Amino acid sequence: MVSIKDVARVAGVSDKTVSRVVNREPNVTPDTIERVQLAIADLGYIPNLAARSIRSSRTNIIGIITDFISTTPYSGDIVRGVQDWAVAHGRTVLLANTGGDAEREGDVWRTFKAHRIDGVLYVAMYHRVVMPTAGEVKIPAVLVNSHPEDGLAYPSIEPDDYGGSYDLTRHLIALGHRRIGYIRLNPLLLGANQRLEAFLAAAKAGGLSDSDLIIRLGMEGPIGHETNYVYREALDVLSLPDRPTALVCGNDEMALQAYLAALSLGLRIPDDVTIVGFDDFRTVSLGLKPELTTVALPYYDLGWQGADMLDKLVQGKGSESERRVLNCAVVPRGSSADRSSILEHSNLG
Amino acid sequence: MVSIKDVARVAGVSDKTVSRVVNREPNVTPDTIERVQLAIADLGYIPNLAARSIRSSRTNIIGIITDFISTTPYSGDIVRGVQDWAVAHGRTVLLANTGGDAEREGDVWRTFKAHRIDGVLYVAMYHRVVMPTAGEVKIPAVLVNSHPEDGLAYPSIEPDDYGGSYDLTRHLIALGHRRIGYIRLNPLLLGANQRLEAFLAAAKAGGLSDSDLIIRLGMEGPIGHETNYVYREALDVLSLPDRPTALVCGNDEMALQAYLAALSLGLRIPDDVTIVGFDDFRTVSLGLKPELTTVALPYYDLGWQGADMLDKLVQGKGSESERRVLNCAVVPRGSSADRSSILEHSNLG
DNA sequence: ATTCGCAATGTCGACGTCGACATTTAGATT
DNA sequence: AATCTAAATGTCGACGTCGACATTGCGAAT
Repeated sequence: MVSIKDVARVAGVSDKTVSRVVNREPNVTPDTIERVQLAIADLGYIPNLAARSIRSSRTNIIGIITDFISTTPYSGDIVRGVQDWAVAHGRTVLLANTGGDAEREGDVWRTFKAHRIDGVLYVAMYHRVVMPTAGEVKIPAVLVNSHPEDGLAYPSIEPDDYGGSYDLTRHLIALGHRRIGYIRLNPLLLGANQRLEAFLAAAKAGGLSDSDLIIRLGMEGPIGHETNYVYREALDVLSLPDRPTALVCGNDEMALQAYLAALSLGLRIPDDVTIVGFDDFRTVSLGLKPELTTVALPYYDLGWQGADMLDKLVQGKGSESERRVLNCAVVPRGSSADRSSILEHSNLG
Repeated sequence: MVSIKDVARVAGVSDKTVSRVVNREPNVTPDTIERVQLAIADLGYIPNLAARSIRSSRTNIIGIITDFISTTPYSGDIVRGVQDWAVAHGRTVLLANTGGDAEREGDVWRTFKAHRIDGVLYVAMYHRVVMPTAGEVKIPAVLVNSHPEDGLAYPSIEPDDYGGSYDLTRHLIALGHRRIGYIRLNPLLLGANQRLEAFLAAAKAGGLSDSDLIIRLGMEGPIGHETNYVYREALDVLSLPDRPTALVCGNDEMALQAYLAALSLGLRIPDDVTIVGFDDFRTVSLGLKPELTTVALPYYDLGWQGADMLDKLVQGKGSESERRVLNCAVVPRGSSADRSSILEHSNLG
């Protein structure tokens, strides 16, 4: 492997001068720069970052620790956000996945420490409360899409499920809906309660009473092994004599089931019933016809801004207690079109 | 940062002896081992891998280069397969994403080289022909879920789209279907042609003639910006006077649209029409009711075995021209239940 | 008791880079 | 011409680890 000394020999200068050129330090003759760069190109020299990091004790590597990579597909956007930030700031990303196993997580922290990475983004694939098990290992870390368990001093960045759900409910009320069904997420998910509470609050603020709301549990049981009642509950709610004109689903996958239930009952969306979701999981939200009104989770920005927070922390400019919350925007689509535009959609099916 | 010398001082031995204990070299007294390990635990010493790699010129890091992380969500399983392999073999994973940009890809290769990683897994998120733009940089690499452009000497591992599609078609024929619709993937995808050709071959082998097959184009245009005809085509095919009893979709997302179309027409699945997909994209395949018969892509194994191929290559035991192809298994579910079990499903909706 | 053999442990230097400091060079100033 | 100044370049060593080699110690064999 060609080193700085090989370049120095070819260019006829000292290794230090090559180092100066590589690091763009001042006080090098243009002529020398040229000669060195020629030698670099000739030999295909690429600096050894490991050697550099030994001296500088900074690696410019940040690590991502995820729990379950593939359960909620679009949360991969968090990783993409981190990567784009890293590229923009000259960092590299180490990736590790715990599969939810605490022992393996301990190993991951230790491995990351062994690589002397600058910091860790601890990324939860669904919004929840977490307790990193870093053991004795101390690395600056930011929790992404999650919230530290009480007493843990980690900065965090998470989506505003409450706000998104509140706005979504207001959207429905503004469209004139006065009787609304709600199918709840697994209560174990942090978002579940926030979304439900915001729904109730917005309904109340909009003048609806409890008897106007039909609330069902769509899923329960341990994450990854839950029992799914969504299809059955959707069928049931939509078969009520005074069925709601709108059905809010805990997430987009539930909305998919609600669509299937509605269609099997011969109901048309949005003519007979409006259905909305949460997450903007695009395979579903754009795959459904009409397309699904939902709330977009800012996954990409969680990643990007999380990386930014981490960077500040590494440089000592951050705070251990910063809690950043990102807005979740309602994305209105065909499934909640109001009466004036219903005609366009009703001839689709 | 605590180094091997600190440990040596505390344990009252030389740094080399500590090194021996850390690396489990023979010829150290149990007593000494104990003392050293105590000191290690006391100080929280963790070896510096960068320093180690400077001496050994092996980093035990492998890099993953992906194109589009989030377009096809479950392909994240490839990454998971690689990670699990890495954990099992004491390697760490560097991750980079090109977004399909050749210039950025060049940077990625250079950065990886700067980290002196042992090898690269070049992962395509949808099965296709690729041409890595590594420039001058030489790192052992394996192409995953993709195929090298003519003349490029990279080993590769990819799914057997042809075989999967062939088996799927035979499955339908075995169930008695004699008139079958087919909605094609975007022809730009490598899998598109393989799947269609296998479908045609299996149909022919099963005694069906061209007039028994109704083939439509579901999507076209540049990847990521395609025009989608699936819903319209599905409606059309299912409205034909002699409509097919089975509809094969290029992938599961298309099958979703076909479901919606069938249901809007008042058709029942699988009673009136059988629908099948491809990919086993579980959010869709398990989210649909009845669940979708489809073909599972071996994403996880592509990752794991790809990493294994790379490892052999790094150790000089691999071949530049190895082409591994992994089986794609049919996953029979409710959407293609045969007549004897139709009753169970027909009372679902 | 002396020698031998091997286990146990230590010393030293190199890996590639760059900071601290030293030296050389060329032009400016007197 | 002698001196000064600052730019340009070089020397050296340290970062943390481990391979090559050297040394020490101790029981076995003679």
